[in-house]
Amino acid sequence: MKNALSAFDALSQETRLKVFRFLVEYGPEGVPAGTISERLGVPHNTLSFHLTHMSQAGLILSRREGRSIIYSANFEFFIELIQYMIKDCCRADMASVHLNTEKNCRIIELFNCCQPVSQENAP
Amino acid sequence: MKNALSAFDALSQETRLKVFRFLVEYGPEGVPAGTISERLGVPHNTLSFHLTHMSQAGLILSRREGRSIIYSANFEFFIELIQYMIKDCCRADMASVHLNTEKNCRIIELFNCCQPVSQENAP
DNA sequence: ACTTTATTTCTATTATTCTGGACATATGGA
DNA sequence: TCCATATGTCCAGAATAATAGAAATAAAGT
Repeated sequence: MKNALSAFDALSQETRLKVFRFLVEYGPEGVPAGTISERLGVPHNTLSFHLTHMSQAGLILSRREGRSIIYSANFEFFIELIQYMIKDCCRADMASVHLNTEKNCRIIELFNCCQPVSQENAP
Repeated sequence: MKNALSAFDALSQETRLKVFRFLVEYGPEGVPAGTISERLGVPHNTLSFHLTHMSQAGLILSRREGRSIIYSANFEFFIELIQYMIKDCCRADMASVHLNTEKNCRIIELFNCCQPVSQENAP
């Protein structure tokens, strides 16, 4: 739960969510801090603060390459966050996760999506 | 994105995440505010602050029943949040969502889960 | 060794969020 | 109408988070 809390915290701030979505675009190769700063118009020191925050939460990864530091989205972690949400924050009759080793993927089923179940009292 | 931000914000605080998980247990029928307060050991006014926060984010629903106010997890909203994460915060080669109208559910596939792709530099 | 570029750390200030006491409102029963 | 119960609102203090200027580090070229 600690992990989930800090992940949600990392995603709950506008600049950080934008950074994460930006990193997702770039995929596993990642992008240097300077490019993020420039493209999103966030001062380099402010950005550094947020990148550290996101790194500590596990949401992003970094590596040095020359004088640049390359940041990338941590897809594994993000997918595990989604899995946590399904397993610990949903119900068996609403959602289920199972592994398909042949396709090498997790399959999540979210039930009753097409005809939403009204939870309000009827008018 | 505004919705996602406030949803993550609602889930990023320990008391609120606990409340949400507690509400999930009780399912769509929900549970009165007093019971949450008592079971989680949170003073009623502090709890009220967090419940308002979560309601405004759309994460939970409420209805009056006698003198109690019954809160319940908003499963529809939560599932849409998960869908947003997949569609807007992941990549087509990492995850995909499709509808299955026969089974009346959404199916999400998360790829490369069994043999995680290392994004760190090799030691 | 010096300079430039890329990024982080330090620091102080400002802004936001959390908390719980005291008070207010709403409902149902005597 | 008065009382008890259930919950929400107001408020002020405490805690935490965000911002950006200035200084520090790290790498690469000259």
